[in-house]
Amino acid sequence: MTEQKLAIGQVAQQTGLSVDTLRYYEDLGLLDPIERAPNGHRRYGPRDLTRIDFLKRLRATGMPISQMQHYVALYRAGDSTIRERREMLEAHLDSVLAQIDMLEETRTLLERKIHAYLQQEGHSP
Amino acid sequence: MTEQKLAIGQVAQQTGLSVDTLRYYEDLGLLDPIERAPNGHRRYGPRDLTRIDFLKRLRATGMPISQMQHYVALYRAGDSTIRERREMLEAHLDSVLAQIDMLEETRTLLERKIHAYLQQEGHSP
DNA sequence: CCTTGACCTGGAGTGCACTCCAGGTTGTAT
DNA sequence: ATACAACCTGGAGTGCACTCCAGGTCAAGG
Repeated sequence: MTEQKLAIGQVAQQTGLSVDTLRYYEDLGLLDPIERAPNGHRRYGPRDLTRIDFLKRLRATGMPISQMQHYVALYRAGDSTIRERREMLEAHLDSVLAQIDMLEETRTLLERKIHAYLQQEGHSP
Repeated sequence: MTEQKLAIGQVAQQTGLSVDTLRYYEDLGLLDPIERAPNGHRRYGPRDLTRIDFLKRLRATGMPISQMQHYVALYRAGDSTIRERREMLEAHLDSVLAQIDMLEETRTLLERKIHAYLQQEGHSP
């Protein structure tokens, strides 16, 4: 019962991406062409899942798809692109840190406003 | 020279929103109708700027415009909506915290990957 | 048998948040 | 006087990232 090749629906469930999105990402070249079962159905292996997780994270933190495509293209091109890949990740890290800052500031603002509202609710509930 | 009413271009500069976006937000009711100079040009007061800053933060942290419209509508409706406004802000705060978590995880992942790449660059620079 | 559900393809459609444009007025600088 | 920049309106257009659809194949269950 310990399957290691998953159907697209199962991958969708596990990753939270939709079936459509998984095929879409493959079309865009973000995923390598997925292995097929004899009936033509996709079978995702562990490495595909790892890739999907990474991509999901990049998207969730605001990297545009075009950049992810570039990154994957570099990855495919081999070791000579390591430096550029690192630089891309560094740039994205900067963006992630900036987002964290913005979110932390907003967090404080929201907490203050919520607190103020709670005060007002206390005065005339 | 200490003006307190600003033209739309100045507001755009200060806030980082575009002139178009400022008019767009006003159309959507996110901003109250902006005061006009005799020539019909908008003059933004300090309260408008405060509002814009708040809206900007909500957007930057992922609140959809439709929700911001709802919040502003509640605000206009007066004190009886304080509770619902607080609940909205609490919900958004939850989302902000979740985003921070995701970003922190991704930050760690990126730092690890960058580190690994630096290692590899060290071996055959 | 035959229905059901998960999968397939290629291509069209959607929602969001802007962004741009045409055509026009006004106030300031040369 | 005139050129120029900044503003105005209403409406059309854009880019992104999906999401949906029609029409079809295939395997298992009743």
